[in-house]
Amino acid sequence: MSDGRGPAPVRGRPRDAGRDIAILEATLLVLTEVGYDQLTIDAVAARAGVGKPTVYRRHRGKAALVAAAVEHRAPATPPATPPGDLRAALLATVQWLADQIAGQEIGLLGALFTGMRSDPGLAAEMRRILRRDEAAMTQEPFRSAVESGERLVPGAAALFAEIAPAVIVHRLVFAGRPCDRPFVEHLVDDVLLPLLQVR
Amino acid sequence: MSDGRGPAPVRGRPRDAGRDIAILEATLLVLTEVGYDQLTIDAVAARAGVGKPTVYRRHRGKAALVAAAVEHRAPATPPATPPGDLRAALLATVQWLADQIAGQEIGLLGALFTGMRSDPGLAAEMRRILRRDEAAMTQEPFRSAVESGERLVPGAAALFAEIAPAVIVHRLVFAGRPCDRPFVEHLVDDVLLPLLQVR
DNA sequence: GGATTACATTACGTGTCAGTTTCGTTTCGT
DNA sequence: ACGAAACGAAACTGACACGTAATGTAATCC
Repeated sequence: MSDGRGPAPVRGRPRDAGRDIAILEATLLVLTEVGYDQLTIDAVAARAGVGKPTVYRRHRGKAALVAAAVEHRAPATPPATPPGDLRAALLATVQWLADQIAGQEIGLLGALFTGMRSDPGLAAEMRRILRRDEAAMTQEPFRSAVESGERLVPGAAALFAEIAPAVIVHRLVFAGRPCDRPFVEHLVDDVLLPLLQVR
Repeated sequence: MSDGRGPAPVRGRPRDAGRDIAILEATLLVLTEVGYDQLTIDAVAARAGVGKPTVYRRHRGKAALVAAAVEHRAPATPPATPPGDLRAALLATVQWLADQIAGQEIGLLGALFTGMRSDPGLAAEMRRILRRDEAAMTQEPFRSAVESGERLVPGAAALFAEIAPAVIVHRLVFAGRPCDRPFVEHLVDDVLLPLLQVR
């Protein structure tokens, strides 16, 4: 029951797959809005337009529900970058990444922070998902860059994935300041380009 | 009452200053152990060896208590670094910084993540304290480095303070992996030194 | 000594939320 | 048509923690 389907019930009214999705998406919404601890099953059910037993029929509890919702989350795909201009590609990717993190990932990070203490399994699951998403988000501009003959240090994609999200999250949470245009340019020009380009 | 003393009561039994401190330190302990939401006044009182009313006599509630505790926290001082060897100084400072963050600051960051939603004032307060502490933690090795004629880019200290804690936190929370020796060397050799040294 | 306040202990009222159950209704397979 | 299961609404139980109050004792000033 931890992810949905129980043993196939052949008789009786079948489950509504639409409600499956509505529950998971409502969970993601509430999770990013109020965080893991403040998330209540009632709020999720209300947001999904669904009764509370309908939620419990599909998920064992809060931790399993959140894990399923995060699992269900499709990573957004970064914008295509014009080949041949590494700086422009980095600027676009970093700005988009910052918007994604500010809009969604911060809430998931908060859930990771707090949920991990009470449920190590949930923490491991969320780390897996977040790594998957961040990998998808960060390895895009380098495929085209390498193809167009850009001279990059070995492991440039890994270095980018290690630094860019870290500095973005740090600025958002720590300083509480937005990742506006000047910050993005600073990050690209003063940190990323000097590190990634072969000199 | 939000930070302790009420209007000076001249008559009657005076408050025990030792209990003031015990409460604040117990709050920090519990906070870093279980996070903001899981922190209960009962747990703090028990840990401080104090009755619950004694806590409420000094602090209006959970948010004020946590704010006072974080305010009370003294930033640890980084180890003195031998002059003349920038790499050794960075290695020592980064390792120490990572230990500090893993041991204490992670818990405060979690509190910041979750408490910020319910109490923006608390969030601002904690940002101020954490910035103060990180500044104290990160600007140490550069005083001696500049004195010993090391050639650093302008704003090297600010860049270090922006990147090192960010990458450390990212590794701890995201990857859930420790900041061991190989990681510290990687951070210093592949990121910090190339960025900070004038080439 | 007497008034006054701090203190620990204990108990209490309140509110919230998790998770379950009941009930009447609806939707499917057979 | 009939049985089985999903559904919404609502009520319910049990934890749990916040914040307050009552009681008796200890410390301090006047």
